[in-house]
Amino acid sequence: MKLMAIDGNSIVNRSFYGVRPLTTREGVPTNAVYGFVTTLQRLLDEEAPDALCVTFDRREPTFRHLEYAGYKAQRKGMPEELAAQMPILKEVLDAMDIPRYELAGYEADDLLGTISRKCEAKGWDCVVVTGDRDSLQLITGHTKVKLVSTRMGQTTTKDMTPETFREDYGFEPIHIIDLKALMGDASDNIPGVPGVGEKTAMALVRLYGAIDHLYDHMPDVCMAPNTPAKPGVVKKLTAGEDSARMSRHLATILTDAPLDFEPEANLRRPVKPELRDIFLRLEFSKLIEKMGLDKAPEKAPEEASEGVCVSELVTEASRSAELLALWQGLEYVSCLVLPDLGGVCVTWEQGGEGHAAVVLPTRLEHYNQFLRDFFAADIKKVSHEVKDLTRSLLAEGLPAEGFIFDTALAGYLLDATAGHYDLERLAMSWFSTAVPKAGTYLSEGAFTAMGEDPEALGAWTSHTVLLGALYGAMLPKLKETEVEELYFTVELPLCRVLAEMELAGCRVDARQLDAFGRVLSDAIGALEQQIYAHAGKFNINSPKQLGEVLFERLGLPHGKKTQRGWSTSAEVLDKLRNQHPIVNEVLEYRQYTKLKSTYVDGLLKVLGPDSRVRTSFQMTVTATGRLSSTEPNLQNIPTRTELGSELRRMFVAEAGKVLVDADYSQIELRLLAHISGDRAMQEAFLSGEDFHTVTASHVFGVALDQVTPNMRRAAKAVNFGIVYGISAFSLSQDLGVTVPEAKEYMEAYFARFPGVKGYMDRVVREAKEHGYVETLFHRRRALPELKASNFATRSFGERVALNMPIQGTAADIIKLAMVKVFSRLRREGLAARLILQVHDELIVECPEAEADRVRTLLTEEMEGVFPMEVPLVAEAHQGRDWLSAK
DNA sequence: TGGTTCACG
DNA sequence: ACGTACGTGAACCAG
Repeated sequence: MKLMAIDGNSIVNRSFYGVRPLTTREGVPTNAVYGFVTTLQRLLDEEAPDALCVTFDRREPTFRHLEYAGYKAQRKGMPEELAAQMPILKEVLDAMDIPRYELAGYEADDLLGTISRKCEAKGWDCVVVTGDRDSLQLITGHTKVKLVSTRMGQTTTKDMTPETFREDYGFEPIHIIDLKALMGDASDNIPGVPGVGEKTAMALVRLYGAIDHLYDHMPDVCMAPNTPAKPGVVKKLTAGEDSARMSRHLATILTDAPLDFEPEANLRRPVKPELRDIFLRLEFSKLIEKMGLDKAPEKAPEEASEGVCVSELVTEASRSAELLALWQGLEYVSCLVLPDLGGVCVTWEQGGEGHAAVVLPTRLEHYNQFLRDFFAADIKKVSHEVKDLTRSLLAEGLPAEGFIFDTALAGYLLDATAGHYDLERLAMSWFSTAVPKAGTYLSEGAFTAMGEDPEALGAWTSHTVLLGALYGAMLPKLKETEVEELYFTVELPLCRVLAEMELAGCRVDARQLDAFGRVLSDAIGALEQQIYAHAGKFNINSPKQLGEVLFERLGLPHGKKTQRGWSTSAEVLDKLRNQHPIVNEVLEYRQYTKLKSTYVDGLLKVLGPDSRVRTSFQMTVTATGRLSSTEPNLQNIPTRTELGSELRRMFVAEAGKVLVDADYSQIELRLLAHISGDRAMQEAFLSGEDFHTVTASHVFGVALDQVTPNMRRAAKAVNFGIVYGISAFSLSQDLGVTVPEAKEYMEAYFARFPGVKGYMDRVVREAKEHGYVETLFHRRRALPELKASNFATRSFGERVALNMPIQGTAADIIKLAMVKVFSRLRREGLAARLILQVHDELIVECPEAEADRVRTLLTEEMEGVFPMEVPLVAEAHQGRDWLSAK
């Protein structure tokens, strides 16, 4: 029989520091509990023990320490976020029916020691799980120690048996206490022998074992042969004998704590049903799934569709007409549409009763007419992912009007860092309810001419009902957080704008692209041969193999960075350009293969039959409010190098049309000047001179015409650094100067622009106070990182606090501009169509004859979005292709 | 699946 | 002393 005894404090601590901060919607920290449970699952998989228990420390000092007068009861108090999780963890363990042991005056260690000996006495094997190496002294033929470490969310374990221990340490496990007696342990307040460190202590223990034995041989103690014999070791040992003996006592784990313990009482038992409720409360939906807790057939599906009293399948034209008329009179209905308009589920409330209707193309003769009427403006609809639905409708030439709410979009505005906004997750986070999986009704064949799957019907209607509930809960929250206006005047109208942009797509000159691809292929082939000539055949695309070739076979000085081998990034290789011809060849090879595989091949792969590419804009991805673009990503088409920018020549207007490209000039820095209220910076913009040059003249205290290119470069780097949340170190890296120099630049900058400094201090302070930052339009980003005790995490939070209001406000502004441009193009009856957005840039395709008007219209709308202390400036150009329109 | 690298604002 | 810019997506490799 095998029992696993877990050091609760050790594992929960490691989880707390090793797992990224997690909280529930209400801000209750949960990362340590989450880490503990996942670690536990892994341990159970690995060891499959017959019995299981967890030990905890009581927080008062223990007997072992009280005997030692020098002990200062200064064990660091737990951080508040961890302390708050301890009772939750204990609740979870109780729900899992796992015994836990704690005893006043004894450490978790002592309990583990006692438990392991009691197991052995009964002939059981014992696995002690801890992150604490002290426990290695407990290793015997029947007790092994599993050392756990959690780094960056990854948990690794190492089994320590008598054999592996001897390999690592070169002596018997029990002598860990003698090692500690000599070298001490600062983290445990064990003094050891002053002047004896790890090396000396290891050597002595290997030779003598127990310190009693060592002191028996005084003063003729000698060191191991290959250990540098330090003079005075004997003297130090003699002087520190009392301390050594006392330290040994402190390091010895008790094995006879008065603990009422029988191994049999810890046999594994099934979890209690409460566990699911606790996990729901903690929002551990993934764990519920993983542990199979969602299979509890009890309530989930019924409960979620409880509100539905009347559910019907619409088959008669007369009934559909009746319903349409009814819905027109309602405040709103909820609707969820199957992909490719393959069916519509509508739910509504009437007379305090819930109703649901399902309309399927297989069951209703004039289905298309139904769609036409249902998606007209006079039926107010709450739906989910309105942009995608709008695109499907418009693609079929159907109306797409009357959308008054999008639950996914609202979920995003209320918590932009959640990442996913599918209905299962929204139900979980808003109502702590598990709803059936969407997969059941999205699966092929759930609704066919042969019949409908009742389970799928139930899931579908329950999700649609959920939309109404979410609307009711989210709307007040939008008001409360002041994002209501942004939501209804920007985000929701933007759905239509983006849907039309996605449908329009952008024409690509396939023949030219193909030709460019062949040029690249030839160059790549030639470079490949040259590289192989230097180093033999290998996979140049594999950073691992490339690293081996460059830094081992060719012996080039490896840069610094590593993780799994040496870094071969362009930054590192650039410094080696002159060392070996292969370096340049690799850099060129990288550039060409990137262009070929990501852009040429990538674009050809998604080219439509009409020679247009259609990206999809994601509205709920970024933490700052920006859009993102996928399949293909048209927001990262090359521009910075000459060769790369050739690709922009391939994006063309169709015959008789041109592209108009309008971009904001320095929008983020203008926003910084506006938001910070710094007069000097505002005047720098108002002067009409080049902004980075003006900044440089201020920072370096020279006249405008005395600013050298290097000074301008430095000023520009600081300007960008400010926007990103600067640090002297990164600035020095960027500029290739020393850290103190970078610091000087920053100080000079802040002295000249005190308003900026004030803004930076203020925004971080307020972020810490409120737990979030926001844009001028009140778009919010929560920042739990600011409460982290980990320095790096907290610093990251501070940089984000500085950057988000600026990047986010810029995002708000261009989104609003898009809505305005879209409606004005339509109002003025122009054939011009918005086709792309690249963060601070809008691209319109229009008949040549409209180009002049469109240019004016774009700059007017973009600049006029909202008045600031510093004017917003947008510049528009036109051309046959994207490159010449820039 | 996560790590690297590199394209963009 | 800590480990560094902010925000993305795609291709590729390795485990």
